[in-house]
Amino acid sequence: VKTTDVPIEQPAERLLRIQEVAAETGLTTRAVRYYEEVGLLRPAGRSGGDYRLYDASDIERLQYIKNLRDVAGFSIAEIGDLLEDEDVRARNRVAYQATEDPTERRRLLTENLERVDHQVLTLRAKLERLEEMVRDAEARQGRIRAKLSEHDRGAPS
Amino acid sequence: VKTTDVPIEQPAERLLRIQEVAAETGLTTRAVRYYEEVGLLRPAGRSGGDYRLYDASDIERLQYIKNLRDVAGFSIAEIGDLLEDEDVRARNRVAYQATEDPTERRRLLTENLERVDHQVLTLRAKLERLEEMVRDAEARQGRIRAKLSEHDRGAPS
DNA sequence: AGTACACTGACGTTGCGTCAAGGTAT
DNA sequence: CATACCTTGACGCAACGTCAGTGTAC
Repeated sequence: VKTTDVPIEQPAERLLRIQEVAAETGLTTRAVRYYEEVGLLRPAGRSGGDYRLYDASDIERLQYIKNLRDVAGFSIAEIGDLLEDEDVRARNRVAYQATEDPTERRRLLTENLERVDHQVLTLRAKLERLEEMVRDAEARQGRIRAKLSEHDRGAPS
Repeated sequence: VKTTDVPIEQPAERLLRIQEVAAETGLTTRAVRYYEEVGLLRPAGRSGGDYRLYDASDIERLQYIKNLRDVAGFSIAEIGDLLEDEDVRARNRVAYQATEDPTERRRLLTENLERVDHQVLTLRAKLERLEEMVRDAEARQGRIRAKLSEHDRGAPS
C-alpha cells in the first residue's frame, strides 16, 4: 500500500524572539545566548536585523537544558553529552522516515533506545543518591518524633 | 534518681590534616579551605605550625556539604541555610543535656523537629522534580520499546 | 639534609549577571 | 520621532582549580 508522497504541510510556525523564549522557559536572555555560545543550541534562524528567532523545538530543548541544570545539577559539559543523545535521536527519526528497509529501520530504533537508556541511567543515578539523602533526613526526623512522644508519655531519656 | 555527674571521658580523638580529610570526603583541599573562607566550616583546631586539624564531626559536616553540592546541586548560600539547621540542632542537644526542665526539653525537641522538617521538605522538593524527569525519560523509553516490538512483529508505522 | 605536606596569596575557569554603546521594528 | 527590544562587547561574581613562594614535620 503506497500513498502519494505529499510533502508535509508546515503550519508556518510562529518564531519567537529571545525575550519571549526567556519568559516561556524561565531562563534569562543571557543564559540562552550563552548556551548558543557554548554550542548547546543554535536558534532556528535570524531575522533581517539579526534578531535570534526560535521555534517550538528550540523551546523544548531549552526547557530540557534548564531541567538538567536546575533539577539534576549537571554541568554544561554533561548537558552537552545528554543533548548529543537527543541530536542522534532527531537525526535517526529523519533517517527512519527516509528509508523503507526494515533492517535499517530496526537499527535506527535500536540506537534510539540505547540513547534513551543512557539518559535514563544518568538521571536514575542522581535520583538514587538523592533518595538516600532524603531517607537519611527522614530517619533523623523519625528519631526526634519518637523522642518527643516518649517525652510526652513522661519518660525522658 | 541522680547519678554522680562524671564528665564524659573523651577518647582523645585523632585529628586529621587537610589532605586526609580530602581523601575521606572526596573533596579537594582547595574546596575545604574555601568552605572555611565562606564560613561553612571552622576546623576543630590548628597545629603548632598552623596546620588545619579536623575531627570526626568536621568530616560528617563536609560529607553533608558535598552531598548537598553534588547530589542536590545547592549553592553555597542554600547549603549555608541547611547547615544553620544543623547548628541549631547541635546547640539544642547541648542545651537539652544541660537542663532538667521538661517544658524546656520539650521545646528544644520541637525546635529540632522543625529544623529537620525543613531539611526534609527542601530535599523532597528537589527529589520530586527529578522523579518527574526520570518518569518523562522512561516514558520515551517505553514508546521506543513499543515501536521496536511492533516493528519486530512486522507492523512498522 | 631531604621529602612530603601545609600555609597564604593570587591569577585562571565556568556559568552566567549586569551594564554600556549602538542598531532594529517578527 | 519615540519606545521597546535586539545586537555584540566587556567587566563582575561565585565556586572553586591551579600554580608560586615559603614554612613545617599532629
